[in-house]
Amino acid sequence: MSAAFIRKLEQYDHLSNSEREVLERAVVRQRAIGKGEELVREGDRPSESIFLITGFAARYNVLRNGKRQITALHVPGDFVDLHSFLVKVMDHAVMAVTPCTIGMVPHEALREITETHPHLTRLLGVSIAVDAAIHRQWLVSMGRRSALEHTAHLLCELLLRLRAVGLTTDDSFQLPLTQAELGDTLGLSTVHVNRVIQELRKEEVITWHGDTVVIKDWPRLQGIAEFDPTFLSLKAEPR
Amino acid sequence: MSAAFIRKLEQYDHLSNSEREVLERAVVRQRAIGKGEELVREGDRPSESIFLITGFAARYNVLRNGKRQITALHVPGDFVDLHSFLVKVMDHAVMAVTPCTIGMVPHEALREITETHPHLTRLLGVSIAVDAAIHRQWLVSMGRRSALEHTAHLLCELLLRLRAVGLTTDDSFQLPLTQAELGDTLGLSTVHVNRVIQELRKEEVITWHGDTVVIKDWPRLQGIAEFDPTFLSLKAEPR
DNA sequence: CGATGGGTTGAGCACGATCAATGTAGGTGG
DNA sequence: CCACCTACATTGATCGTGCTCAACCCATCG
Repeated sequence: MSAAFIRKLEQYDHLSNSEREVLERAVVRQRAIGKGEELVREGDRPSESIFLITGFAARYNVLRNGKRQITALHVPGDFVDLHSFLVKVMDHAVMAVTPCTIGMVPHEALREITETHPHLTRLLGVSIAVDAAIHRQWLVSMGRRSALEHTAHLLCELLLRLRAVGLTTDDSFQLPLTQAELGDTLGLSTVHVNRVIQELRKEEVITWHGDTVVIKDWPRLQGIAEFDPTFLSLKAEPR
Repeated sequence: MSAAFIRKLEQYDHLSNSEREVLERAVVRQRAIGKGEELVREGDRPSESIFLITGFAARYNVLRNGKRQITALHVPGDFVDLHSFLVKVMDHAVMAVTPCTIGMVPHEALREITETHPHLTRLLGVSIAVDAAIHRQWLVSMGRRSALEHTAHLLCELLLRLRAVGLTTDDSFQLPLTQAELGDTLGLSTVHVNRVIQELRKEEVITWHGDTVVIKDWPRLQGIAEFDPTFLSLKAEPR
């Protein structure tokens, strides 16, 4: 039930049996969340961190003029707000993009882990640091990649992240985001997202009907995006 | 000599004397770095983390076509690559924007801290998490703020960050970045950065000669940027 | 002095935004 | 079963922010 939770950290380094047990105990309860509901609100001071078991979630900020920017996409196995344990007050909200099931981990349990399980603590730190690394890649995409390159880069990232949690079949995956949500993720208008996707289809790099994305030409997609997977730290090693 | 190092963490929570001593001992040596030199290179696997004592540094990525995106600006008191302790291989480089003096903290010492000083470990985690929070604000600026708003937001952020380490006098500070570097930070062209700055001057929101930035109308600058300082976590509290 | 590293200005252009309409598939109620 | 509704995808036309290219200016320094 907290299998995804454990699998996530095992991506970074091997866990001992006792570490796995500690993690099992840390998840106090599960909840089902409806599509579009907010998991956390801006300004909250959560006393629990949220771990995503199934479904997709997004962190975002909204400006006065109504413009929204999604700053992170979360897939099953991700900590959605592990940082709230350290940073205390939320400067952004988190929304369920699809119906989700989540696990709650009390900050108290996380604190306990930092007091007694240094290795586990470091792996939680890795999770936060990889999050930041993804943010940096998004910054590069936003600032210096064209809309096409940016979109290609996001698709590369999602393929690898979803593959890491077993949610791909070959080079295809389910991406339950509307083009409007994609626009808010990429910093583009809905219309332009549509045109970029059509371009990728026309070039026979991908296929995309409904929620199903198929990468037809991975080398070329990676080439367009200038994608280097290093930032995802997907190799397990001693930490 | 590692006063800045300590001051930095004291922003997040109070430190005990023994914690201060541990930090003092963690900095093994200091180095002077010339302007424009790389502190860390992409692909490196550093065995020490770098702490900035004086000067400005920038993390950045360069694309094949030569475009560069700066993903973080570091001011005295910042850890430049604390995350390299957890993430192992650098997916970006770090450059000295001005001559810098840096302190080196061996990963071994950081590891030791995680094994024996949980509270200090959490504060190091806060530093990584705040870094990520800054990245998220930059994402919002890149994706959904105009060039003017984005620039204003960066100036607001820098004023507060520099004030936190005592590098402001009233509402002014030294910002030793060329307009080209600013462009690579904001994701804009040099020419457009120049025009945006002129706009801010014309509106009498700021003054900017050479390296000296003066915020003449803080409320208005903050208003333009829609700036909310929450993400900087500048209030000390138990963590 | 001339060279170098910024900062500033102007003209034209392009990428992506905006506005508005149309298409389409599923889902609901009469 | 069809009429309608809703959510989302698609298309076209026009507009504007910010880019590019190319000068030119100015201060500093050798």
